[in-house]
Amino acid sequence: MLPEIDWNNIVVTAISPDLLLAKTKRGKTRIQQANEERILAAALEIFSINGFHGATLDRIATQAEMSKPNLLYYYKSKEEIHIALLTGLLDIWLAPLREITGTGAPATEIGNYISRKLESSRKFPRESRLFANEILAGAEHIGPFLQTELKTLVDEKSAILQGWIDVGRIAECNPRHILFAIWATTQHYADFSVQVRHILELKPDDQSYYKDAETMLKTLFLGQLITPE
Amino acid sequence: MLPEIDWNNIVVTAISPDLLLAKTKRGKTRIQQANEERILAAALEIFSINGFHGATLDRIATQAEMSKPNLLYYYKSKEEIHIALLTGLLDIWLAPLREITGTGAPATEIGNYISRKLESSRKFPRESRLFANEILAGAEHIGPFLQTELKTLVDEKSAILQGWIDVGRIAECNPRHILFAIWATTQHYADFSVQVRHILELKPDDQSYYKDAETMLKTLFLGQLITPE
DNA sequence: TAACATTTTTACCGTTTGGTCAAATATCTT
DNA sequence: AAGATATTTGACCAAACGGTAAAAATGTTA
Repeated sequence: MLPEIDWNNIVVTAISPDLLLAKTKRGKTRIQQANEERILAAALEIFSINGFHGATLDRIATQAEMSKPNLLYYYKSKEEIHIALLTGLLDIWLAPLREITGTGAPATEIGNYISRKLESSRKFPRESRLFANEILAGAEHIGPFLQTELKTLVDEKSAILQGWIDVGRIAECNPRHILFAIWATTQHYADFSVQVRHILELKPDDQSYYKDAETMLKTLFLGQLITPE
Repeated sequence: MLPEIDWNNIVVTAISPDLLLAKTKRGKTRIQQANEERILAAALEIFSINGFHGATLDRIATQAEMSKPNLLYYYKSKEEIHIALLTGLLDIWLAPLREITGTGAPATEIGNYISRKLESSRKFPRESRLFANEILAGAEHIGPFLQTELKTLVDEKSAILQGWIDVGRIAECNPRHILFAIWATTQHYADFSVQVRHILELKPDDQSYYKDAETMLKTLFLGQLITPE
């Protein structure tokens, strides 16, 4: 998500001739960089719809407007493309969670987290579906990430929620389940968009329902959905 | 879910000889009935983990302890098995929703619906994952169902919720999104169980988290999660 | 432009996959 | 037991699949 430096446009005059080659610092040529991006974009499209097994190298190659052997020149195997995609995805997944600081009021912090997650679903539905597919399939590739990076971050943010529970600002419950509920409701709009659209009678590219979704979810999580008797 | 009558054990003496054959009313022999069940059970196991494309007839056949040609004797194609599974699944999916009547208080009706959906996730996680896989993949096979049967039922139940909104017992919002939120949160525990287990540090067969989930979800939907300032 | 490195393509390979077929076997009815 | 029907199996097939090898084409550097 960070703006990448285009190393090719940087003029270097007084250092090792290696850097004068059409290569980036990591040793990637312009063509390499461009083609890898095209491949990942194409693979995301195909993988997110059909899942790992449903995607074929031929279809990814076609989508990337590239021959299959050429595609395999950049990524040695289908699995390598998949892993590259998933790895690049994790930051998108974690970013909204990282922003929870605990400095604001519970309602504000949680409300904003919902907004960020919902925005993420709206902007990156294919990434969300790819992630969902991977978890559904048993998380073979990102299992280690779940156990380490994600778990650590969840533990950290759960502690913040627990602090609020301890002082009575949030009801007694396992704070991790609050996070589950936020993930579930927000990701639902990306992962189950087909179902959502069918029920709301919307066209494939209509994203208008995200406004209603945000209204409802904030009302729900801020405790104002059902009026007490 | 209803206990089925074993037509083979019913002695019929004075009617058409056809019924004396080892066939059920629908023209199925005992072996047919038993094998079709074995195939569907095996296919559910394989499909729900690997998705439609990830599953192979060989693996399903092995799981069903049956040769592949024998399997294809009962179902003409892989797709036919898949459709048979999905069709059988829809009742499980719809049953909890059908029970919403609107006679009780909003909090009671919604609370009970959450309980039923959560119980369904706990009892039928593979069915839930199969459904999720199908939606993620674009709902090619159950698209018609979403547009007709499900949509009709959702419209019906949304009207009940809208009635409560109209009299101020539920906050102003699109009632369909309330249903989405309930589906998302409850199904999450089946579909994303791998992630849930990793974060809660539970073993593959530990279902203890369902109690915490129910507590949290009911608190959430009954508006008592976050204490107002 | 010559030499070198990178990129792309053509042709191909072994394996896996969904599915067929005819023959063999088991089961049921009379 | 005989005949009919239902079930099971082994051998097989064409297509699709992931992936390879080597040459051809293109780009880059000196």
